[in-house]
Amino acid sequence: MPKVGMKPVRKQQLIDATLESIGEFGLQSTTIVTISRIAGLSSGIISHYFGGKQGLIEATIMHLLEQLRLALLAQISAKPIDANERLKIIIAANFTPFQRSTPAIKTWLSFWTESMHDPKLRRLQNINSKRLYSNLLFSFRQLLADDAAQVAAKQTAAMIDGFWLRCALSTKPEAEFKQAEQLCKSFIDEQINSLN
Amino acid sequence: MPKVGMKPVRKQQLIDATLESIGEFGLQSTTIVTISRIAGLSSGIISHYFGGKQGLIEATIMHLLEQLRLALLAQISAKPIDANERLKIIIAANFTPFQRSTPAIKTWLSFWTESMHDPKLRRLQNINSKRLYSNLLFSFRQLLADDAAQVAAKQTAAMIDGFWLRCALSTKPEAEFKQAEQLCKSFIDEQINSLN
DNA sequence: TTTTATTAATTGAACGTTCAATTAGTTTCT
DNA sequence: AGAAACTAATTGAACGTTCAATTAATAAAA
Repeated sequence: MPKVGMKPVRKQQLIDATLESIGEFGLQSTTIVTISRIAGLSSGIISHYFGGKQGLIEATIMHLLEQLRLALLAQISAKPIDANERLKIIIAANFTPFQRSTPAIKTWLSFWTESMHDPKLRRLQNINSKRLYSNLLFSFRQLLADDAAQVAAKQTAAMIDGFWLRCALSTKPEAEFKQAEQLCKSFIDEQINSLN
Repeated sequence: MPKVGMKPVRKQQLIDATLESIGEFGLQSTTIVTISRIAGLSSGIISHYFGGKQGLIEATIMHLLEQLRLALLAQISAKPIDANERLKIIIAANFTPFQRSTPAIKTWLSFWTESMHDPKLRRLQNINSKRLYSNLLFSFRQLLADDAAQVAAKQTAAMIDGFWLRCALSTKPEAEFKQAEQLCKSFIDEQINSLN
């Protein structure tokens, strides 16, 4: 069975399996056995490629953060867009199907919980949190005075995260997510049109 | 040591110890031993009063929800207040020192994570989520048209939860919480004054 | 072209630890 | 005495890690 050059393939395979396991059982009940069974590999392989269970969990979280970053990058660098449009894209990137998925939701929640104790994860969390704010501020600055832009960026960031959280925890996330994305976009229009 | 009528005293003692243990070690690393040691009691007493560890955890979460409910009730039923003032009180109730405390933060995060798998907790979570929205809607209806009131209530609820989350996860929560409360209140004023 | 050596990939059983729950026994109050 | 409160020790299951063994691929040597 063993082929050469399996390393990147196996690592991705195990990260996908981890997301799937967390989606099904939650992080609490995710063991190296549930992960390796989903991946169709042995349990020992996790320590071999990630140094242990914790290493795999951290890699999975980094994958989550990277997905969010790439979702933005993919749409923004495509063509020249105005500030208003850019703001709407930032919102959309936070509500992609991947971010709405059960595995992603459960992993995000576990990530936040764990980040309270793990300095490594806390650092990642803060980078991610500030990135959303910075991205919003950059665009708001082109539409509002500096003071107003800062306030708007903070309020928008909170509204995005808050809606995401409330939808993720709701009983019917699909419909709620859709409406939430719309209400975030409305808020931005309100902010900009309040110049009247 | 054993005295008669200790039941309610011990139960509260154990709930407080659970909050403290979660605050120090997190739910993941909180065991019946860490809790009972903080409470100054034996580990067996947990099963005696709560049927097991899970029962105590659930009771602790219910205590958390109750604290939030009471924080509102205490201030609202005091004197007659206008709608605007009432909205500010709702916000303040979500940012009390207790809700900003590390034990409360860690327990809330763990609660949300657990509620994804535990139907009992999920039910509690939804009741709590809807209560915030209902309270906001009630007051907004006295200031805005029905459609606008619904939108404003949803946006405000998201902003409260979002700010709370972002502050809870930040590196310097004290200062951020203070500013967040202010920004939530500003948002409400903006919503109301947009009638011009 | 075989043969031999070496490396990469992978397995899965054994081990030690952790932890919740149980149980039997002790103390105090009525 | 008997009920209520509580302790401390024990049990057994679950889990992550480790590691010796195995298999396959590649490289080197003959």
